[in-house]
Amino acid sequence: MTVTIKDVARACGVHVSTVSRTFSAPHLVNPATRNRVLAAADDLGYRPNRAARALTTGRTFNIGLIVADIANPFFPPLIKAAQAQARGRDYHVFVADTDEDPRVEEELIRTLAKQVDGVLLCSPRLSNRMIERLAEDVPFVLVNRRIKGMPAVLMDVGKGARLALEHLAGLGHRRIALLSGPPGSWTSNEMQAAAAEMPGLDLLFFGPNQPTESGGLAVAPEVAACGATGVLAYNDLVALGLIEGLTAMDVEVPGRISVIGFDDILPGRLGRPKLTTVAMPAAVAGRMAVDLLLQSEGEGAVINLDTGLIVRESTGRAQS
Amino acid sequence: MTVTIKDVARACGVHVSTVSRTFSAPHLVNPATRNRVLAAADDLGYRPNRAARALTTGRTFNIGLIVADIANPFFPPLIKAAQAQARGRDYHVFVADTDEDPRVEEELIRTLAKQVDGVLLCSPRLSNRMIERLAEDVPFVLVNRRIKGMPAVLMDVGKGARLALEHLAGLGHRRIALLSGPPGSWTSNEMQAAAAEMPGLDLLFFGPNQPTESGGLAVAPEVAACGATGVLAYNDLVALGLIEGLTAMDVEVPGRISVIGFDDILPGRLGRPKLTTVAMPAAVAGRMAVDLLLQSEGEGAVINLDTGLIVRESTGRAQS
DNA sequence: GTCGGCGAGGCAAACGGTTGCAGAAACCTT
DNA sequence: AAGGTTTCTGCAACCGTTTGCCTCGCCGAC
Repeated sequence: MTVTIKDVARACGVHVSTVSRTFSAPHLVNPATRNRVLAAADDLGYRPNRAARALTTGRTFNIGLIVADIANPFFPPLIKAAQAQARGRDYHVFVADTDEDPRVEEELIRTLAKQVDGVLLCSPRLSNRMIERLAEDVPFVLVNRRIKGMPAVLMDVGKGARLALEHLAGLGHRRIALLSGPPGSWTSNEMQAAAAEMPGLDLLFFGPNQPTESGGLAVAPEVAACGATGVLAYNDLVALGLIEGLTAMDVEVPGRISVIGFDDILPGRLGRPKLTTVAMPAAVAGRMAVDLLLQSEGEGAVINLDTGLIVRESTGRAQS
Repeated sequence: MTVTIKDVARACGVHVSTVSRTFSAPHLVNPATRNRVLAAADDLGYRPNRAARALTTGRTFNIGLIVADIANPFFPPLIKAAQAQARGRDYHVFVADTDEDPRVEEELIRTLAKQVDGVLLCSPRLSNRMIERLAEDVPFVLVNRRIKGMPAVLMDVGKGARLALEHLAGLGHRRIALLSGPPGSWTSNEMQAAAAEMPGLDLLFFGPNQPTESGGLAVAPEVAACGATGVLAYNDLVALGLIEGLTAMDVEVPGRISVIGFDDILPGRLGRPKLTTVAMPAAVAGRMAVDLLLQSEGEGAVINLDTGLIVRESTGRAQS
């Protein structure tokens, strides 16, 4: 049914190896022959079978992309960019969603390992030790996670947090709530670490929180009660959920409490109040992570991407 | 390096075919032997090589999932559900984003065809004829597209549109703008067809529009100028963009214009005003589409999913 | 002339499994 | 006890490509 290298070979009276070479090492075959083969192949609608190719070469031309939650608007731009970049290099992408569950994440990596040439691990929830162990099975590139000796694309979360807190401080806020994310999150740790070093602030830590609107909704009462006038949330979803919750309790944002998120996802850019947030270069990260993975040279390269604060409507002066 | 069926065979003194059978046809091998094999396999950390398996069986245990734009919040829940369902059946999912470009879509299908057992085509932009032609290469299940003889999962867009328009009519709106989507969109056609049959309304059609906020933003001036007091938008993104644009022009929503979207995506549920919209069962569709694809019986089955109107804050009484 | 070198293309063995066929052993029947 | 089943396992071909090796013919150099 499907047309193979053999059919092409027969069609133009050469051996299969010649056809094979026409595609995988064109310079080894005489231009005249090559053209005949190409013509025949095109004619028959031949497409190389990647599974067969993978079997001999050991390269699948597939890469895995593992994220905690596709439905979190932070990831789609990253995925999209990674996929586009991969496609340009003739690779396909397996996208897998772990549902924020480290066990699922591990199993996914294990089953994917043999089927891909490498895996992009985005904001993993697995422990460093486990990741190192799995790295023996398949090359990784980490996104937003730092492990010594492993290639990674990082976003400068620490800087983002500092900018955000300085912005709050500049507006006169002193008592500030920090909503952390899920356990195992590198970005969450970075945020906390950066915040802890900021002088002159009265920091209140809440967490771990689910990295979704419901997570934000859930802490809203605590936040309202703790006396903080400024909040830095783990991500925009949490921030939006929080605002939702606060508004429902008639706590005005930014009137009584200023809120800053992280990621600069679409929902934060629409509606009222528009979210003040730290922009994360997700698309760039996706692109670079793919490049890092495919140029296996550069080994333990680590790329650091800049972040910036985007001031919109969810922050304002502290009431005295 | 990697452990194969041979290693396992050697490790427990049986022929490779026995090992193969313990995994692909366990009932054909003696329980005692089977256990020995299983133990050895587990011990060595053996995992069957899917590429090799695909070569002989012709089944890859992969499925393709093609969407117009991953970054449109409508799709991630669908993708997530499809992926989870597939994983439960031991399948992996290739997700591909076409950037709303039919040519990319076609090329993607072509290259994916040999590598997957079937493809979920979500809201395709390709022509019916082209889809039918590509269907010769690989089994499809369509999502939100109806082509005779092809299995599909449909959402009742017509009903959604009717509910939305009735709601507007009930609030006293008579002059209503309909913002259609991209060319080639089935849902857009369904909406228009349903709307055209509604009696007693003064319908204004605008389109095609980009199915994103910028699409909505772009038509805002026209909508504001056309005298309509109610709007039904192609999707929530368009609706949100429109509201954004109208608000910027000091046209109040729902004060002066009521807006209804489609999809019930996350951004519409947050912020102000919360969007009145038609809920689309995306996750269910993803799940069912996978099932439909994998149980190849049921051939040209078509599944129809219900939709419903969710009234929130972006609609209100018409001013007299 | 002979020889070395080179370019082109054929041959066949892999890659890691699956599967139809066949033989052996065990388990009935009568 | 012989014959017929059934159950289990080995054998080997095959899936579609790649690739190391070999051959063949041709060219230029000496």
